[in-house]
Amino acid sequence: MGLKVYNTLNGRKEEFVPLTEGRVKMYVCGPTVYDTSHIGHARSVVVFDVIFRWFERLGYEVTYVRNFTDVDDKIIKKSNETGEDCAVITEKYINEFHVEMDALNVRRPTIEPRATGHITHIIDFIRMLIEKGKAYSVEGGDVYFSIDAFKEYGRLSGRNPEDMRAGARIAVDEKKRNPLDFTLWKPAKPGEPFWESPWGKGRPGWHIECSAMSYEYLGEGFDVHGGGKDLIFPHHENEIAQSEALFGRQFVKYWIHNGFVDINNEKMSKSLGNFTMIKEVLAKYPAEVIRMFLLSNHYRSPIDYSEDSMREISLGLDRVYAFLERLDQLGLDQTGIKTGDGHTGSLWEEFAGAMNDDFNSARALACVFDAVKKGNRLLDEAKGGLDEALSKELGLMRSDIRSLAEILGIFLLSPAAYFAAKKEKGMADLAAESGAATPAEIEDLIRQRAEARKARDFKRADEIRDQLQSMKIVLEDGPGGTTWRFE
RNA sequence: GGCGGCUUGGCCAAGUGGUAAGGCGACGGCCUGCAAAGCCGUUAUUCUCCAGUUCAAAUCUGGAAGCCGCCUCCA
Repeated sequence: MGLKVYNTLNGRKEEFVPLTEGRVKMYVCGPTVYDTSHIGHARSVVVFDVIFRWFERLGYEVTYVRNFTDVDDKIIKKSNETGEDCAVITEKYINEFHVEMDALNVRRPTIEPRATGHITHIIDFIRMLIEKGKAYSVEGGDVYFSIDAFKEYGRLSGRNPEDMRAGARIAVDEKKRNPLDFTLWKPAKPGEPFWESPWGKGRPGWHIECSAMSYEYLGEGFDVHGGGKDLIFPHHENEIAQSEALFGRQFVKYWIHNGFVDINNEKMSKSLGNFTMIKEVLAKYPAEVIRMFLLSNHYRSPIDYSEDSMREISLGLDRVYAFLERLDQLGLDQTGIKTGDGHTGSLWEEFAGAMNDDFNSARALACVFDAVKKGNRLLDEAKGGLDEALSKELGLMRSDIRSLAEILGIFLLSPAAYFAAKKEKGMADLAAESGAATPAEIEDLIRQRAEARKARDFKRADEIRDQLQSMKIVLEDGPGGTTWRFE
């Protein structure tokens, strides 16, 4: 069963066949580094991180390029506001981006080029476009791409240039031959960063960097190009125009676009004041919960961020780790079945089926929950007496979860470490409140309760349990004694 | 105005023309001193509505309603 990918270009799922057998070249639009990244950036990055991992898992040699836009009007504006040099600003936000994406367990792409590192490539690209009659420079130092020189313009976004011209929401610029023509190079105003070019001191327009850098690292045409849905028009439409006009061949075979993150069912926007930054979310929830949340819906659908949805995800994650802990306690780690030794079970088959169906991580997670339920049932029925067949089945399940954890980038901790971290977080929260209790005090209360239970003083035992409950501590009495955790 | 998308149980949500995954919640049961956790069972005769194609439709076609996104910086 092969991989199927939804291609924005044709509006349907297509069998994935790379241009060169065994190789995948992908380019994803990264952030413009002028501000802190929000949860929407995180979604795009995490989604393409999983896509990247899945391509590799399928055996492809993947070259993954994700750029930083580090020259842009918004950066200049920020610089004017803060008095900081543009380079200082971009460096700051690139570092921040890396720190946050590392926290979300995102693998670094093969190459992370910056626009400012490729100005000569960009200038060369523009010059070639002019030579081919696809672009023109005007007095004052602007260079525009000529829409009329590219008859396929509008294919990706399903737009018709005639209609758009009639739409008249584009400010008319007298210097443009066609109002839809877009900027390739713009002259620098005094005080703005600039580079020398055949058209005078200036800087590149937004769209050209992706065409120039993808050409530099991936060639004239490549397999996959991704980004948020909002980039379809005009950004990706313009990239196609630039690259295909110059090289006369298909730029990208598969276009992949992720949906938005809404906040409490509203679009994130500056006017609503609901821009939710990654660092805020990281302060509230474990990174693993955030990553699982971002993968809990299909990547093309919108996903709604709210307290409720995060709580649900968190409960689900607990459930998976609780199952893994049960397996650990039975010593199933030592069954001899190791991740990646070629043995896979039915869970892996189902998981792979979901991932091959347009990277359906939502369905993939459902497969995991199915397996957890099935595994728990087997463990209950066995009541500790595992025969060989059963331990093999559970061991296979465990190794399948390990394997898929490498793709999703979640379920990677040891259950003990996961619950320990959760306890630590709970203790920290508790300490922040007035009625703080230390672990020793908690253990002491549990011991007192055990004694009360032994003496069949259940009233006293329940009082202690209620007291702990008020601190969000839940007790679990098992055959091996009482354990506790935070809600 | 142009283009695109969405509408599936109380909530979230996956759905490949073959008879509705999964999660959260709720209720009943097993277990427990009682709980918790875990397990079992119940919770959509039906997928916004109307028509059509088909042996068969949540899935395909046409129409209606509602919601949303893009067209301006945007992941």
